[in-house]
Amino acid sequence: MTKIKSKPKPEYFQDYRQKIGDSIRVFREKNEYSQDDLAEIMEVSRTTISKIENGKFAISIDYIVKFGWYLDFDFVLMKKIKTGNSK
Amino acid sequence: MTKIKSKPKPEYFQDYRQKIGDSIRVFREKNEYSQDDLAEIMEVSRTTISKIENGKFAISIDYIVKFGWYLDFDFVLMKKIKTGNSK
DNA sequence: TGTTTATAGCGTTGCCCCCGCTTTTAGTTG
DNA sequence: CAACTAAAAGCGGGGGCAACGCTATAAACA
Repeated sequence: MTKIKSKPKPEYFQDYRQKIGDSIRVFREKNEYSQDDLAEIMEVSRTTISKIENGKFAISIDYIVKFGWYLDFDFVLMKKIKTGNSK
Repeated sequence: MTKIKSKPKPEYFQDYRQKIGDSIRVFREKNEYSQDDLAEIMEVSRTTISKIENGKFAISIDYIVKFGWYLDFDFVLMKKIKTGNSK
């Protein structure tokens, strides 16, 4: 009964990068910051913010934490919800 | 009335690295994998898993997602809950 | 003892830096 | 509707340094 896990495809990682980027963009806009504003406040590069919001590379946890600090969000690891079939 | 944000201290990042590491360790043990088992399944270095669980460096989002894929958890960003004081 | 985990040292890879340029979006004017 | 303008955002490249792999050793625990 052991579940065999296949290997995640590159798109899977890309989708997640994009999902994180989209979330950060939403939090940024809620705070009414331009990328430029936020870059100055956080003391990071504006182009980096742009690239992160567009999922151009795999951001490190320290960066996510830093965004969370200035944009007021947190993160959690949570058990995946089972999708649909119960058999 | 604009809230001034100070800058996060190094310990703040360290705490989060440790928090992620602890969570990953819990999920790994729930699945009854040794670090060695998991390393083989995920095709990553066992020493890296050890370092991550002990918060030794800033893991990238791709790694978190990869752990989530094999250990069945999701990575979610959420608005911070206000802590106590309402003044 | 065997099994699991921690950690040091060193090499490679890629995140994130800065710089500069282009493109998009939005507001204004005629 | 254009046409201009400025702010915001996208994007490529070169470079520094930290993430991560590998090997080896040692500690911790049954």
